[in-house]
Amino acid sequence: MFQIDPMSRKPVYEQLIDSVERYVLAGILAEGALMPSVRSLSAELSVNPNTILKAYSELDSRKVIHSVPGRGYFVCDGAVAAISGHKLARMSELSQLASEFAAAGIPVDTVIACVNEAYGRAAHTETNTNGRITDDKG
Amino acid sequence: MFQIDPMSRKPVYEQLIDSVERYVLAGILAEGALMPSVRSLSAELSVNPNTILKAYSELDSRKVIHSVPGRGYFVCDGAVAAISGHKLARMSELSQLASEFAAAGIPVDTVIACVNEAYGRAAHTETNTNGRITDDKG
Amino acid sequence: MFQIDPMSRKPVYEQLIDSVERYVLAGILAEGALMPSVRSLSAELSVNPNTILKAYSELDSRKVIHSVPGRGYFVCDGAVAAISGHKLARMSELSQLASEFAAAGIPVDTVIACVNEAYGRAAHTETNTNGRITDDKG
Amino acid sequence: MFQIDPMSRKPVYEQLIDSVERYVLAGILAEGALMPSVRSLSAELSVNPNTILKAYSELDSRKVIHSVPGRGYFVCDGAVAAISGHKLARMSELSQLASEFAAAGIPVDTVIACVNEAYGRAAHTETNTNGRITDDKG
DNA sequence: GTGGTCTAGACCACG
DNA sequence: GTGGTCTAGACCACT
Repeated sequence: MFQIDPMSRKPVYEQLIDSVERYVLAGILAEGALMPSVRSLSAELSVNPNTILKAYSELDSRKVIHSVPGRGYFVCDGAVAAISGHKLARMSELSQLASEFAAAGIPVDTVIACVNEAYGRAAHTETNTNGRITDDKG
Repeated sequence: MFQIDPMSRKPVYEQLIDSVERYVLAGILAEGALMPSVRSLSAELSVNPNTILKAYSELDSRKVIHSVPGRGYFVCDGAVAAISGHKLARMSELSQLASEFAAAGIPVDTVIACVNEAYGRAAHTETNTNGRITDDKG
Repeated sequence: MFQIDPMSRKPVYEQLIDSVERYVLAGILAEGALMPSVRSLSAELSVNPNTILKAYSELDSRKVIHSVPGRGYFVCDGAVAAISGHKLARMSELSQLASEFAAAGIPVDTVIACVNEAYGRAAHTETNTNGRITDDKG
Repeated sequence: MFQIDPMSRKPVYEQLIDSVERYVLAGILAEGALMPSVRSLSAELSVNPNTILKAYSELDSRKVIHSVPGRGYFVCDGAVAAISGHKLARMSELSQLASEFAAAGIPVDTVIACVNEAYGRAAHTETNTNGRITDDKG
């Protein structure tokens, strides 16, 4: 669970955040589910526990997961909506990127084809409704 | 010339690189033109000369400008093509962003509208053929 | 590891680049290996950390090593090929040198003998498969 | 006479030195000939007089030309031999380049072919015995 | 601990 | 005046 590439230039904690959000969006981690413990994830991914904690804390502040002292971290109700909202806020990054391509004389069709291709790939990797991870809070 | 925001999270030298490339693409800095000297830009932008030098060096390695020791930096012949090529290589970033939006359930139309809007804005800021900065290399 | 001559006219950072590339080509630094940290090399060679960093950054842009912030620099997969390609691009320097010798009336046999001698010396300093430096990226 | 490329990264004074030596080797500047004055060359090449002077001084120390106060600079007797000797001393540069290519796994044939090609080109640009510039010292 | 950015200033080569 | 190398030290982000 949660693949991390330690050779990537992207910080490990960001990779972990992305990975968790992807799992939640895909329904693999259902709202209300119990997250793996910091220590177990640390061992499984060979990653420093502080790094796991940093990712969890960030996800906590994003209202994607929340900590229950002594019990662990749980996926928030409304986590999917929170993530979608967060992504929408990043639309400006795409806008700026597109502006750069426009200024560089790259045809708009090239960019749109790229977007469509990304959506096409995503359609194949459809949400997996089975294999869901759930966990009653009690 | 070349606005820098020292409070931005983006490194100053990267802001400068982007700014220079934008000016070259817009034709404001013509190929062959003499760049502002490291020291003068340093004074004008209130930025350490080494920071300017770092930006210029990176642009040098990208074949956008080249140094002539004792004379200054000049915009390379083929600078526009070099920049376009460099941008094209970054298309994967846009692809990945789009994939994230797809996974978040953001409709493809929203993304494409965003791209089109960016291209629309760019069309208004057309290349300025007047006010060009040139330098007959002497 | 990595001898530097501070009195040489060749910049320290270039000496370091050459030294690293030589070690990689010789197989002493295997692809994937962890490079000495900037600070430790700085201490060992009595060279300012920024100078080490400059060399490492240049090697990074040449795809010979790559940085993983917080972890260190690693030798790239394909580093040997990258170095060879880079050297091949410098063949023009040899060509120009040979032209000068030709113009100076130095017989071609003298030059070719010199080349052969260089290759003969290299053959003796064969790749050392033992004593290799590796690092399992963990 | 004496082409200079102000956009080259090679210092102008070195370009001038090379150019003069090439002319002497080609017999276009005969031993004993009067060199162009510093001021006239400066004007003709659009180069700072100090730069011309620096080149002439270096050529003086190499025994290629010598100054006669109040008269100008003259090509030394034995200038051709001096230049050839100087080039021969630079054979080590070629040797080191060849060593690098050897270490990079570039086949020796590639290097030798490059040398032969350079000599072939030089053979076509044979010494021009006509059009010689001479000047009796008195 | 790791790398990365930025500042400040000295010194050199080139023009 | 120009760029280029090197040193020194502060401060930040990531692990």
